[in-house]
Amino acid sequence: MNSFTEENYLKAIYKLIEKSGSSVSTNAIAEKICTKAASVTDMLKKLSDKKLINYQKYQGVTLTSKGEKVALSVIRKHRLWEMFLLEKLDFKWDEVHDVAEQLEHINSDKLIEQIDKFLNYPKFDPHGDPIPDANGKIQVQKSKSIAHFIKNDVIVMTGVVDHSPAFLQYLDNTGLALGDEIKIKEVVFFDRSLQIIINKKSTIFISNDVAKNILAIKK
Amino acid sequence: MNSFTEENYLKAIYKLIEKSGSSVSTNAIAEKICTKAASVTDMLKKLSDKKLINYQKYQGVTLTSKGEKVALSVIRKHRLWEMFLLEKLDFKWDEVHDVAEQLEHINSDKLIEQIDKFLNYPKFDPHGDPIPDANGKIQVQKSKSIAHFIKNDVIVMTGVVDHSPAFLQYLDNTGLALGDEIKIKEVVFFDRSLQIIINKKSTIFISNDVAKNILAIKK
DNA sequence: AAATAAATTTAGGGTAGTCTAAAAACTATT
DNA sequence: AATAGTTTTTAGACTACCCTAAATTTATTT
Repeated sequence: MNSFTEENYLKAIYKLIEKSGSSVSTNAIAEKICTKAASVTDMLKKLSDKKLINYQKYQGVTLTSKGEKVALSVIRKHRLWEMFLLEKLDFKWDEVHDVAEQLEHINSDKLIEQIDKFLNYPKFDPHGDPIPDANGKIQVQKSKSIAHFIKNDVIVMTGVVDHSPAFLQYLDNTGLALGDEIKIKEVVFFDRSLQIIINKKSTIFISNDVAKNILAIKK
Repeated sequence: MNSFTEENYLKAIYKLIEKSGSSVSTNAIAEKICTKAASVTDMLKKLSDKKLINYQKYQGVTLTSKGEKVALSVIRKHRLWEMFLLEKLDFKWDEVHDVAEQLEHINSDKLIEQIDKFLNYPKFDPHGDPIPDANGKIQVQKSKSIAHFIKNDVIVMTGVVDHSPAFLQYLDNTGLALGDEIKIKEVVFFDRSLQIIINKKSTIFISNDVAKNILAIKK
């Protein structure tokens, strides 16, 4: 079994590789985990000994398939717990992360399979991120930031880029939620801000900064 | 905040005091936690420094009100999670303990209050043990082992003494569950075994050893 | 190709929790 | 009250994880 800490390292490495598409550096991991590079080096040796990562001094790391499996299982648990908190326990969008961060390390296959069943096998979490299945398979969703759509496009909100409580609260306040239909009514040429219609009802204005952080697909 | 380990020590001390009614010894704690006396002594110093226990070398320990509060909060979480697993996630009676042992250390007031609400504020857990409320208050239930009842008593099963998977599985197999009505049909004089009728339907025989481990109250 | 800068690793040490073995303090017996 | 037995504590050491500071390797600049 892997420790709480090992699981967090593997998850961080997975996410960094996912974002960059290549092997990740010691410093990048240190920043992600909020620790120091020296501590990371220690852990990389340990994870390498356990055959969870491919690591050669000074060369950056990638995950072995064994390591990737662990990372995906942690991510699966995290996202299912987020979903559970939101749907069943009336948590707010921005409250789920910290608790899920703890729950993701609970070790029980039966528990997580039952939670999955209880939620009726969701494929995406409350942020629009895909939930790996029990075998680590991920369903992809080819959504783009809404800053890339043009006037009169009708789209469906599928996720967010920025996961910070501040941003999520902002969305809550504007009434924007996953699954909403969005029509691009106007694109302001000079600052690329948008005028959008949510669910054929309310019309709001959002800045390009916000638009870049909202994901959607063509309807 | 208290560590996972500190919480486990406080919980163990609470349970030992509850059972014995007096202060507990280093050795008793060591046995309960499955560790060595020397490790216990170390931890007792630490808990004493944090004003969670009353401890004088060689004199045994009791909980301070601060320590008792922590212990009760852990027990509350444990029993609510057991209830949740059993009622909402189709866990068996004997499967819940190990997972609840992990979940009891999750730190989130909102989470446990919502679980409590989700379960509709139960007062007793699946083993018939009382669930402390958010303030640590416990509702007592003056039940006795069914070995103490006599012929023709009609009683309701409220709990168990032995919490081992083996015993719980045995009960499952015989069809005995919390809340069942039990009528004492016969008490065999020579070995004090019982013939009982469950819910006015099935008649079964149980040994005195088993009877001593089943709790019930007069109907 | 040196020299400098940046990233990474090593060295040495700290805390939390564990252990074994030995010393000290209680308890019970005579 | 002294001895024997048991319990508890101390001493010293181990693992997991973290740190700072120094050394080493790689990358960049001239």
